[in-house]
Amino acid sequence: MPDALRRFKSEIFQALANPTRIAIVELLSEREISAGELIAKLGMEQTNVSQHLAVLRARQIVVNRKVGSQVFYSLRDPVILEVLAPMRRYFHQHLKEALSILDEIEKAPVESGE
Amino acid sequence: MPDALRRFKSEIFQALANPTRIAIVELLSEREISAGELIAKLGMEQTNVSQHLAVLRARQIVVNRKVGSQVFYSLRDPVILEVLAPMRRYFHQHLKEALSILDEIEKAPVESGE
DNA sequence: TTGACATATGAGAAAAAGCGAATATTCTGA
DNA sequence: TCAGAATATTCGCTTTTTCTCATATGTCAA
Repeated sequence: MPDALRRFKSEIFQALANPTRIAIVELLSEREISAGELIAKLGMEQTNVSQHLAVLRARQIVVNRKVGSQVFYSLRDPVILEVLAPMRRYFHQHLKEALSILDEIEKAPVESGE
Repeated sequence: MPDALRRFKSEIFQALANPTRIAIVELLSEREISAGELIAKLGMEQTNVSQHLAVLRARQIVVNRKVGSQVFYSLRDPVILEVLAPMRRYFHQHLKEALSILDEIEKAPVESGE
């Protein structure tokens, strides 16, 4: 695969490589939401959320629609959700492992030297 | 969804948010490959590839197996490929758009000022 | 037009990622 | 044990990301 394609692909991953932006995409998976409502739901700085939206816009993950002074955001292409779906399965599995490791650590005898 | 889970998820995306690491995962999708062969195929600095492998290891995307002085890498969980698959569909679609825009630019009359 | 609201943009600081050079580690074979 | 091969790690340096503060833009209602 040519390098240009890999760069293109990695840019899309990068758009999702941030907890806030993942939260935004997940919120938008159900329905169109205004910038203001996103800010409220995320409980973050207006300016910061706006910048994350700019990133998602630049990568064309989301599109927007102005209604008066409000701006409504939605996913441009629901196929992006099909990327998130197997990811969910993937991390659930790994999270289970991570948790069970934590479990073992907690159950381990204290005098073992950890 | 709790923030910790989003952070966990975004870390996996971040592991894939780099052209070289995508190349590595794609190479490993077929079979186990040694570090040396990966370096050769990628045509990059040994030290750099090794660092990218460290990132993929830290995120547990890959696992390794030592054989003598060589180290063979493979995907820990093929489910990761199911994340890449819909991504392929997604970016193909968008790439088509991007290319058709390029097409239009090239076909556009020169005297239009571009 | 003015004031208030909703949203976007820009600048600058801090943190993280990426890279190459040098160095360390581990293994093998003589 | 020593030399050399394969791989990993550390260190500076540059670039990118993320955040906050300040400011700009656009819209509505009075």
